[in-house]
Amino acid sequence: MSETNPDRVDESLIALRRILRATEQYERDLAAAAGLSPAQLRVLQIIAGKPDMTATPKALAQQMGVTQATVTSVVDKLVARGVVRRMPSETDRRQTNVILTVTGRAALEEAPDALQQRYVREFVKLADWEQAQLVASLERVASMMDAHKMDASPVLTVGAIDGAGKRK
Amino acid sequence: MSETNPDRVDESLIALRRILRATEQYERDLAAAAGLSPAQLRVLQIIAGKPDMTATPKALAQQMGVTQATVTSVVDKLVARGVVRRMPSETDRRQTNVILTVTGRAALEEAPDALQQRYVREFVKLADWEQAQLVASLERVASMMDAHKMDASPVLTVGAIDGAGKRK
DNA sequence: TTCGTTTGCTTCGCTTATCTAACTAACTCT
DNA sequence: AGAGTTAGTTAGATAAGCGAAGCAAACGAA
Repeated sequence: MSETNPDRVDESLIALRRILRATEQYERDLAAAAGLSPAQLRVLQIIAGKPDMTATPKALAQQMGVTQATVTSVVDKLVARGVVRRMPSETDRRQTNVILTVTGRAALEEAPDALQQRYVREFVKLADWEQAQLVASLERVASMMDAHKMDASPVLTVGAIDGAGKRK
Repeated sequence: MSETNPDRVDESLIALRRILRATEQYERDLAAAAGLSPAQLRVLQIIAGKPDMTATPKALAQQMGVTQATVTSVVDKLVARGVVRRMPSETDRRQTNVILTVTGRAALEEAPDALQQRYVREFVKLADWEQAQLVASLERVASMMDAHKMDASPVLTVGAIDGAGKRK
């Protein structure tokens, strides 16, 4: 197994890069279309992904892999745009809950998940076994990359894909 | 085939996100370690990936999916750090060639590709058929995502992986 | 209960990335 | 030669990100 075809590595890296780039690019376009920046959209999506539609700055920072200071500034902008609101926690008054406003929920409806669009449409067309295969591969790659970095918190969009091909 | 398990889509999206996030995070760390920012590092890598170790701002902008203005500013910083140099083109004097300096090449050696680090090491451990499987899956996903967006320019690092498991 | 410590968040000052619009110089085409 | 196109930069904004410092609430001994 150590006598591997080197081309394989290249090929997989190239493919990975294409995926990365396509997604990044797409994320930017999407956010722009929704009148938000990519980071802002991400925050919104994380919050929307929570069962109670709420998240503390700390949690956001962790899931996004940035500092709290950064989250504060992004949330400031979201507040200014009226898509979220800060609600001091009842139980622990050091904490703040960032919650989605109605406007915010609407904004999210407009701008669905970046990965979706192009990708999901194709994905659902595949045969069952192919999907299974793809998922397995992706998960494998993912675990190769974030090995030690725990969490891997979902962060999917709103009503996102819970109906896959059929919804919306 | 249209009666697909919806969870599959979710799972694949989650995995994709993990890959994305792991890479982004890693890119930041790496760049920081090399005293460069992620964008700067990317420019360096693209240039290094060219056979002649040179690229015009226009080409860089296209490959990175940003505007030329952005490239200008990033290149400015790279020049300030002495890792690249601007060389007016001989053939078309509107064009500028951004070339790697010796220092730049050295810097790249220090800060290898983000995807590599974490991923390649694991990849080469896999059995041959598994590698083949992964490559196929990744390429499939990639093509589902960037459908019309052509290029998919390699952009591999310096001596990158041309020896895969064996080098360095 | 009352300090000292930890924790959650914000503020401040700074750097970088990114965009659009405007500008300059150099090529191209007719 | 003059019009239009192309490559790059400049200028001026906004946004993301960081670290350090600050502040208030909560916690944990004593």
